[in-house]
Amino acid sequence: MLSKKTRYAIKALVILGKNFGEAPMQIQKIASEEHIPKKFLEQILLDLRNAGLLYSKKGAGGGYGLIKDPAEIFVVQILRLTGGPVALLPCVSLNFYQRCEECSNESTCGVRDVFVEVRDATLKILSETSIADVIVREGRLIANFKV
Amino acid sequence: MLSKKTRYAIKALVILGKNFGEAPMQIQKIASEEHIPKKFLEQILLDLRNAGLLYSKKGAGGGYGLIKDPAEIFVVQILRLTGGPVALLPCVSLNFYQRCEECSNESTCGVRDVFVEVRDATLKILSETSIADVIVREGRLIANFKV
DNA sequence: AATAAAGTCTAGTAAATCTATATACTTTGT
DNA sequence: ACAAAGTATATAGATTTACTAGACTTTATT
Repeated sequence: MLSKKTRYAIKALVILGKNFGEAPMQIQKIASEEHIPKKFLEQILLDLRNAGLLYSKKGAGGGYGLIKDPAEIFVVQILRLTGGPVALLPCVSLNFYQRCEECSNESTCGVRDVFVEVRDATLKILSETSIADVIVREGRLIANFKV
Repeated sequence: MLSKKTRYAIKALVILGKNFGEAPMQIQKIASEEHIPKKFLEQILLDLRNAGLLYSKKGAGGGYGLIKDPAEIFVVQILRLTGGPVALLPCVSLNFYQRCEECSNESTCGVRDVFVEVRDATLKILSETSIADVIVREGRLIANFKV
């Protein structure tokens, strides 16, 4: 499961993606629109800013905005930034690799082999899906929902 | 990430799969072969037994064995039995569904839509891969490793 | 210059979950 | 009778998660 941190980060970026090109958006506004605890969101947005995804502006009329085009921010990046694991086993993770202590020979482990396959399938989707794509999907869903 | 419980359960079933048809195998032996804490493994095997995957035999010469053929036990079952989530979001889980509290309209959520796709890709692999397949994979890896 | 509206930064904490261990009990084979 | 094995329940310790608090800094407006 993704952590709430990761979930909130994705949702915040989607909101900011919709706002791309406009004036910066306040934490408070994002928090109340997406029902995210404000103080928690502050930390998350700060992380995303420090990672170079967002700019921020202090003072009255300030807020956050995307630096990059929403079409160039991929969901997998957000998982990684917020510590969310893509792989289901530590020994299979590309960015957060750790040995499975109990495993005697990683290179011949059949279990590992299965989860490499799972990781690749997941990775394919998450690294091809951008924030812009998420917004497009949402648009389609709303259209279908209304029908 | 899978919990250690799930990891240990899969590994134990693989060992028992290799032993299928033979005399039951003792917890102690599985624990030491796979480097799993014995007491922890006891609980796990008990769960798997209560779920109908294993039989057990008490007393001297006792131990655990598979009830079903290893070709009929699928990895996805083990995840579910041991509480391991397949889905990355609670709102997307087939067996452990929960609303995302912050979400105002699940049916038009673009994020959810992406993770439905991820879930299906993962599920496809894990529900097509049996314990027997894991053993076959291991055999192949060992063969390649030796070359 | 004063004030208020924003973001920044560090620390702390309550609750949950995970991992493991302890202990006492039951069954079975020799 | 005794030892080998599983059964069952409880609980402890560690870690992580999800927040919360509070003091600080920057900027726009008046």
